[in-house]
Amino acid sequence: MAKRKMTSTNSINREKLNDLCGMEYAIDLLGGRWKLLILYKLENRALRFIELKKILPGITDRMLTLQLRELEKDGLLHRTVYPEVPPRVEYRLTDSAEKLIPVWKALERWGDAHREVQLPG
Amino acid sequence: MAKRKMTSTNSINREKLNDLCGMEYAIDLLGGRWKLLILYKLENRALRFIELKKILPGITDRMLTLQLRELEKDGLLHRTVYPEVPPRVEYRLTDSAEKLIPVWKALERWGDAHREVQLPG
DNA sequence: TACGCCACACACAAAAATGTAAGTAATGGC
DNA sequence: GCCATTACTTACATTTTTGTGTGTGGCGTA
Repeated sequence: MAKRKMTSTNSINREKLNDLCGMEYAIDLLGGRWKLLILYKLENRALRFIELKKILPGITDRMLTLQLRELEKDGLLHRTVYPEVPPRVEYRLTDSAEKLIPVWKALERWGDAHREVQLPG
Repeated sequence: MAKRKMTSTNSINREKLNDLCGMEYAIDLLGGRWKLLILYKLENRALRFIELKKILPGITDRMLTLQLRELEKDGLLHRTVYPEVPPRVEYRLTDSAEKLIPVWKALERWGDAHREVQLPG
């Protein structure tokens, strides 16, 4: 997710779609295994690295770091470092990320409902 | 996206998150380069394979086939085959997929707004 | 007979996402 | 001095996603 070969068709297609519509741009920022879940966990309060790690089942240090970095870069998280030892770093949603709350709630409701419908298959 | 090694940590994490919440389940069904865009194009009318291909910039036969197959399997698309030559196959949204329309519209609005905010960075 | 049409299928290759294992710095407590 | 704590980093390996190129069937048209 970090380093991309900007000349690949894959990359070019991604960019084309990003330019094309805000939906694909959003998917690009929010896609992947952990990102929406991280935002979701931060919905009510700021959390520090280790707290996120505890409540995200199975995530590794490396993946958590990567995802937090990208979310920060993309303007979805604020990162606050407290100069203590051992270190304390807190993450919280940006205003823009908070505007997404109703969207992921709707997605969650749809997912739950759709799963019911799909159970036979 | 089709064949997965069900014993990998990757796969296991995916399943864990799917069980955990409808949001991750939804992301799993809708994620990837093309799926939401395909649904989006089908919002107003059914389209056949070749029509989709024309309006999805850069997609290949193979990717379109794969994505359509999965969307069908996951209950988001109906596939109708007309026994003609050359073949005609039409795709349209299921009821469940139509319930997603407001969600992707909201996502699109958010994406457009967020992109404005992010322009400097 | 040759060709184009359409909706694919197949074998293969490249790129991207995710995971594994180990190590780091600074400090406080024992 | 030794260990625990926290938020990382780095090199590497695996898995998953995406793309490339070619082929197929059956019918209509040239």
